[in-house]
Amino acid sequence: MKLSTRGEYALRALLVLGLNYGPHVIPIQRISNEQNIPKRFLEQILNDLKSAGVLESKRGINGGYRLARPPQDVTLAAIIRHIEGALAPVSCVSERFYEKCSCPDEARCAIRSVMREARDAVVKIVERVTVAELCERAKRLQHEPLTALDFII
Amino acid sequence: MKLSTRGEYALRALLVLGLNYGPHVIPIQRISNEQNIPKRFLEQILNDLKSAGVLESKRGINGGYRLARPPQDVTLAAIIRHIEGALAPVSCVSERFYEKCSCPDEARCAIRSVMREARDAVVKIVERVTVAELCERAKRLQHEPLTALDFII
DNA sequence: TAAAACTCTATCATGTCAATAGAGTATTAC
DNA sequence: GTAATACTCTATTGACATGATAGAGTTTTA
Repeated sequence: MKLSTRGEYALRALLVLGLNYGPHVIPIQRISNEQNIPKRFLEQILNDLKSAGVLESKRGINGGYRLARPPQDVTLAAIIRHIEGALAPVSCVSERFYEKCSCPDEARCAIRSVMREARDAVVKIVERVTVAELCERAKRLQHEPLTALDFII
Repeated sequence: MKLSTRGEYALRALLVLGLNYGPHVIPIQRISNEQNIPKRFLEQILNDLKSAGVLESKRGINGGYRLARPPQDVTLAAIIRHIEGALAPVSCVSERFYEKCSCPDEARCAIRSVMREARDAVVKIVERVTVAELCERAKRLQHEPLTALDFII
């Protein structure tokens, strides 16, 4: 799995919408400001997520976007698969985006067996983490002191 | 981590060179035939791996390539990092290809914490698997009957 | 000495990516 | 009512990566 800027922006927008989840709607401008994302580009992304049924929108003044479902029902896996496609490192081990590769014997391919392990490891993580979980982490990180690790970089 | 065709070809070539590891040298043509890889393209890739110190070559008739070091000393992680760059899904959690991202507070970013987990999971696998391990898997798969899973696809 | 194999650089077509742009439509505060 | 705000939709741009092909070598040895 490799996240493009587009995918990263999508997750960051979902985090904002998750943290402000409720009956009301959040304007694009605010998400753009809070997350430092080009507004016009964000428009495209949110629109895309709306077509996918992830978001709902309200037009006009005081319009904006909100999650179509509760944050705990939206997994990162679903979002990333929609924006980026396969989670697997090579498409011959992808469950939903499978494509035959050019190797001589796919069923007995050693590389494939390693890639399948990598795929499973990643899927296990992003399938378990929901937008709700993301929000909890965000809140936790907000209140906790920074760990030593964060200063290394 | 996402493998390009180039990276996949590299691994498949290394598998052939690992299985035939010894003092002698394997001609490009043979690797190209066995693995169904365009010869001229493979040339570029092997040349690149030679510059990186992974392979050695011998020119002229009966020339070809061989591993510069024993198969157990070459990890998939090293190869993939050289061909593809970062193993991490986003470069802000990459150890060797770190780049600052545009999010408001990197140290307290919830998305980043998830991505770090994904990175660690993948790195753990490809850092442990060497070309030697790849060869063992290949031999094992050769002699074992196919599992039920292989027929699903 | 000719054939096989590596070497190096250049080029190509195609596609993707991130971003920008323009011309709308809907809604509502006033 | 109407202007301002915000979403909607399509198109386009420039930059870059990718996968592959091409040409003109050089080296080695059977």
